[in-house]
Amino acid sequence: MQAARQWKSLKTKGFWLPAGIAGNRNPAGFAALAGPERLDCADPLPTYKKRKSPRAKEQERAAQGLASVMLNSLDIEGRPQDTRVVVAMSGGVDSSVTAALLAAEGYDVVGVTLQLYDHGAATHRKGACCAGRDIHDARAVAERIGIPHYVLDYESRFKEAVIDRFAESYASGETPVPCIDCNQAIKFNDLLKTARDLGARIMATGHYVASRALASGGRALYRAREEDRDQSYFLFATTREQLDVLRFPLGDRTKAETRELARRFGLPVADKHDSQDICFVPSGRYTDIVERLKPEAAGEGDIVDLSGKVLGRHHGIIHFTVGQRRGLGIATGAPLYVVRLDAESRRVIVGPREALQTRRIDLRDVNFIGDRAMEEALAAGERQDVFVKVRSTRAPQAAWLSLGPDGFEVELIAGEDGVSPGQACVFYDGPAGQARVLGGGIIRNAVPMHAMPDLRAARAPVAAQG
RNA sequence: UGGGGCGUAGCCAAGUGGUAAGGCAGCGGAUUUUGAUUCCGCCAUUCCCUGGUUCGAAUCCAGGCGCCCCAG
Repeated sequence: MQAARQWKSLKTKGFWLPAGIAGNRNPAGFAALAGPERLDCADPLPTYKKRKSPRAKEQERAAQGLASVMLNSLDIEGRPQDTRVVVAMSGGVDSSVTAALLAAEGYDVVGVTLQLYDHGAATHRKGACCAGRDIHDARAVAERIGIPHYVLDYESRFKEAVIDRFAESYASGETPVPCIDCNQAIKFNDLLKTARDLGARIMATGHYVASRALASGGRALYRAREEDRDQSYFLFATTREQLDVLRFPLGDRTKAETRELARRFGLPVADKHDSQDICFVPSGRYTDIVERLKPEAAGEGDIVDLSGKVLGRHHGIIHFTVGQRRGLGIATGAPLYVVRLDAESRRVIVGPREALQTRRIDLRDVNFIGDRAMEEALAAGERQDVFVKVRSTRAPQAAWLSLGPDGFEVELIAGEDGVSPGQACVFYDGPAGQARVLGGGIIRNAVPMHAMPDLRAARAPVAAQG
């Protein structure tokens, strides 16, 4: 009842069309698949019944008695064809291959694509041609691999949970990571509920991150096999409950392998370029959106040095982030970097590179997905050895994690330059390889290094684990 | 209007007769599923103006113009 109402509250923008039209042929690897099924989109949930082709029934019989209690490749009891999996399909290569892989294994795959924003509307009468490009691609892939596909309108939800928060964060002098909000609030919350409503036991995405079952029960998250592709930074807020039903089939594959698979599956997105930048910023200038949503935050202000001396003016703190060098327009002998943003006074505080060194970080919104023992130790006041990433593109580095009077604190042994409030600090159990993700938090405050003692001697570099 | 100093790209600045270093800023690109950082490339046919000396002048000479300092 509840589920049905939720379903109906979602505007369904479109649905899958039977594969085979337009001359599509099943690619290699799909021979064993049941024929395409059609979903009636007008009322998909209550009436959804997978009609089996004669061939599928035959396979079912052949598999009878086999592995009825064995776990399948998704660590779920039951045969793949009895396991419904919703795949979040963005229209890119990664999620497309994820769907194709699971479909090829015989899973009952349902593709779902979220319409999160409308580029045509965002750019005002300009980009009409590109508005639904990714959605179109996702649908074409679903058609190609013969799975049902839904497009769901999440625009208002996305605006409130991701875009508005993004603008507010900048207005308050922080630098947000919208991808983290999107994963947590939209994909792993709203979409996950929808997946359950669709009868799925599992939801899969194309993230490069590995998830494995623990002997003790539950699941653990690990960095991707290809370290350069690892997306765990954007997924630290995933809860244990979410991990139980999420799967990331690409975590142990390289991007090159993914592309090769896309070609082998004959996916129309095989050569599509990787997405980058913020998905909802079509112009490439995030400040356009912030200024539109928070015009009052776009006010001018002073650029001052560490001693408070005014060096110049700026057109709004939303144009800057800690560690930023370009865009200040101030020519001194040496380069200047943004050291801090003060939203109250609208001041941008700048200084030399050395002033960016950060030693201590205060966190909020902390999530733990490691062993419970660590949380207990922290609660008991014990300091924990961890490795942390303060930005997605750098290797985890040695740090101490502890619970202070105002929340969790991280001390970076070697320090790091340009740590900005609003960014994430993600915990790992090792500095390299497929380290386990222990959790993480949002950076509330970053304390400059020169205000603190040297810690390096206190903890020698630790040899790489696993 | 006595003395001294200085005028080289948006800013700072090297270069004192041989055909315009460098830094900062800016612009462009690479990298990057956040913002940054980083890296690479571009950026003065011309040295305040005018004339002169010289094979050759940003560099020497003369005269202007402008700015700064000291003295009045």
